[in-house]
Amino acid sequence: MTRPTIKDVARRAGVSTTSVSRFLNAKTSNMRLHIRRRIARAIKELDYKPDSRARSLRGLATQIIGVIVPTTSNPFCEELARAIENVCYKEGYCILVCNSQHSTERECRYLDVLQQQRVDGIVLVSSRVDGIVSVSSGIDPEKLNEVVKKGIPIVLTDEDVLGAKVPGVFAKNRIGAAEMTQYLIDIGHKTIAFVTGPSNSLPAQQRLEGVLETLQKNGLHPPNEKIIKKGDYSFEKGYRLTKELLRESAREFTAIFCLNDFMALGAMRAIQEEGADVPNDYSVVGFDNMYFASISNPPLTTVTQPIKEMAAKIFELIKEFNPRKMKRNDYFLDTKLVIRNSCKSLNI
Amino acid sequence: MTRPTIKDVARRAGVSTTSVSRFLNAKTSNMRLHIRRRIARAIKELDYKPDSRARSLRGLATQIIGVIVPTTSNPFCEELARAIENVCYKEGYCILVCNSQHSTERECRYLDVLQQQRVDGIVLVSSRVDGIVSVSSGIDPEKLNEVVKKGIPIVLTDEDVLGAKVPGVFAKNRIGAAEMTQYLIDIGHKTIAFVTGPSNSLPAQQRLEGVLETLQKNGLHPPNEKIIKKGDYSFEKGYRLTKELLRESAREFTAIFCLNDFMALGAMRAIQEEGADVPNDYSVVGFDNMYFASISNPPLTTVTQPIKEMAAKIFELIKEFNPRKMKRNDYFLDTKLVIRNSCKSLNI
DNA sequence: GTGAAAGCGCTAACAC
DNA sequence: GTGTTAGCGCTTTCAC
Repeated sequence: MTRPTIKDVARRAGVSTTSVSRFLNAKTSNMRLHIRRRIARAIKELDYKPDSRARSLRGLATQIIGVIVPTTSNPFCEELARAIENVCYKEGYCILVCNSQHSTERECRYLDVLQQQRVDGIVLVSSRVDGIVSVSSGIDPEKLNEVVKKGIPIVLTDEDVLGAKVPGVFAKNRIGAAEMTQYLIDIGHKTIAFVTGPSNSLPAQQRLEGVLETLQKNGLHPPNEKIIKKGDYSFEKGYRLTKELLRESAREFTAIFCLNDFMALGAMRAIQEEGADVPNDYSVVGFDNMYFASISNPPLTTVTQPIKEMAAKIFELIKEFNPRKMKRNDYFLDTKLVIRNSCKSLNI
Repeated sequence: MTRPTIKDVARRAGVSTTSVSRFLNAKTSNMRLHIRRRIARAIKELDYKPDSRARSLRGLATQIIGVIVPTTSNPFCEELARAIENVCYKEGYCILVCNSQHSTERECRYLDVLQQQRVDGIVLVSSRVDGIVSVSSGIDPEKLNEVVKKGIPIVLTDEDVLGAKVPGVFAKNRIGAAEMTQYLIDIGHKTIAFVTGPSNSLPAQQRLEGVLETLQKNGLHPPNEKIIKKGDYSFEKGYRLTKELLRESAREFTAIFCLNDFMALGAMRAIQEEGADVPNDYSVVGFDNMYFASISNPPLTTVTQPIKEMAAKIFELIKEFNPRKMKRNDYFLDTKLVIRNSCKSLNI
C-alpha cells in the first residue's frame, strides 16, 4: 500500500541511497557491476518509481510543460497541443493542457497554476477574442515578463502578445495568405470575399496583409467592404457570415477565402444549404490544413501550418532557455499551399 | 530572477514561516489581523507562488490528474478530456493529457510517468485496437491493480479493462443502441447495415447487443453477415467500409448504423461521393453526439454520451478514493437519442 | 496566537 | 567506488 522510497530500495539492495540515486541518474560509469545489478533488482522487485516532485525539488526538471490554448475544441489547437505532446513524450516530458476558453482571466489563472507546479516551460496560444460588446485586449505582456523573470520559459505560438519579451514560433502567415490569394487569382477569380479572424489577432492581420498586398500586386482593387466580414475562427461564425454574404452580395464574388479552416467549413455548409455548389458556384478556401479539411465535402483547398516543425522548435526553445537573456526572438516557419477540390478554375 | 520562497515572505512580513504556511492553508481563524495583512502584502509584493511540489511532498495533493486517452484526434476523446479538465479547473486541479496513440506500450509508459509525477488520480480510456495483423489485447489489468495498491486511484471510462479492480464510468451503451435501433425500425427501416467498433471493445460489444436484442424483439432477423462490417472508430474506416457496403450489397439495406459518429461521418461522405443522398437514399446514424455531428451535412442523428456527467462522476470517484477498499464499482449514465436530419421515414 | 525544528524523498558536496 | 550528510520548500507537531 505505501509507496516504496529510495531508502527502501537502498536497504533491499544493501547499499546507500547515494548509490541508488546515482543509478537512477545514470551516473553509473564507475559503479561496480554487482552493485548495479543488485540495485536494478531491488527496483524491479519493489516496483519503485522515483518521486519526480522530490527530484525536481533538488533542482532537476519537473519534466512537465504547460500548454495553454484557447480551446482544444478548435481542431487546429488540438493538433498543435498533440504535436507538442508528441515531441515531449519522446523526450520524457508530459504536458499539462490548459483550455483558457477564450477567457483572459482563465488564461491568467492557469499561468499562476503552472508557476505553482513549477513546470519547465509554458507554451502559450494567447486568446484575443473580440466579442460584440467588449474587445478583450488580451493578457498583459508584463505578466508574461514577470513569469520569465522568475525563471520559467514561455514560448508564444500561433497568436502573438505584443510587448512580451519572449520568443515566438509562428507560421509565415502573410506569405501563406499571399500564395493562396495568388492561386485564386491565377485560376481566374477577380472578386474574392473574405472572412477574417478577430481584428486584434496578429496572424489574422498578417494573413489579411498578405491578401491585400497580393491583390494590389495583381492590379486588383481591394475588395468592397461589404465582402470583407470579420469572423472569430469558429465554425458558426463562418457559417453565419457566409449566409450574410450570400444574402447581401451574392453576385459580387466568385470565391470566399476564410482565414482559417474551421470557418471555411462553416462557409461551405452555408453555401450548400442555400442550394449552391462548392466549387461550381463558389470556390472556398481556408487556412490551417487541419485534419477535417481533408475529409470535408469537397475536400478543402487550404494552407498548411507546419505544426510538427512548430512543435519541435517550441520544445527546443524551452530547453535552450536562458533566463538572463530572454528576449523577443521570433521564428517564422514555412507554410504550404494544399490544393484539393474546393476551387473551380474560371479560366477558359 | 530567483523565485521567492516561503522564507522570503516570512522575512519580509517579519513573521515565521509557520505563520505564512498557516495563512496559505487558510488556517487563519486564530491569527491576528495585522499579521494576516502583513503576510498578504508580502506575498503580493514578492508575487510569491507556493511550490506545489514541496507542498505535496509534505503530504498534500499534487492537484494534478492524469488523463490517458487513445488519441484526442478523435473528437469524442477530446471532448471527454476537455470536460474532465473543466471540472478539474473549477476544483483547482489541472490535467496531464496523455495520448496513448492506440499503443498499449505507450499507455504503460504513461502509467509509469503519471506514477512518478505522483498525480492524485488517473483517468484511463484504455485502447484496444485490433489491427489487421495483430489483436492487441490491451493492458494487463494487474498493472492497474498494482498502481491502485500504491495509492493512486484509477477510474476507467468509455472503454473497460476486464479484471481491473477499479471503478468505471460508462454510458448506457446497450440501451442507447437499442433505442436508436428501435427508432430506425419505427420509421420503417427493416434492413439495417452496421459498422461496429473493434470486436474487443466493450462499449462496441454492448452497443451491438442492444442492436441485436432490439431487432429480435421486433421480430426481425439478425442482419446478414455481409452487412455487418467491423470498424475501428475512425473516419477512414467508416468511409471505406461504407464504400464496400455500397459495392457489395447496395440494395440490401436502407439505413446504416455506425457505432460511433466519426465513422458515421465517413459513411455519409462515402454515400455522397457515390452520388447517393443522405437521407433520401440511405439513412445514416451514429453514436456519441460529438460536436461535429451537429455541423455535418446533413446534421447527424445520433446518441448522446453524457460527457459532462461522466466527467463529474469521474472526478468525484477520484476524490472519494479509499485505497483499502478499491473494487469494481461501475456507474452507467443515461444516453439520449438526438434526432436530426440524417434519417428518412419509410412509412407511408 | 506564534515560532523552532523535524522531516517528506530526493541529489550532490564532500569525505574516505 | 561508495557512503554520510546537508538541504531543496514546504507543513506540522510541539513548545512557549
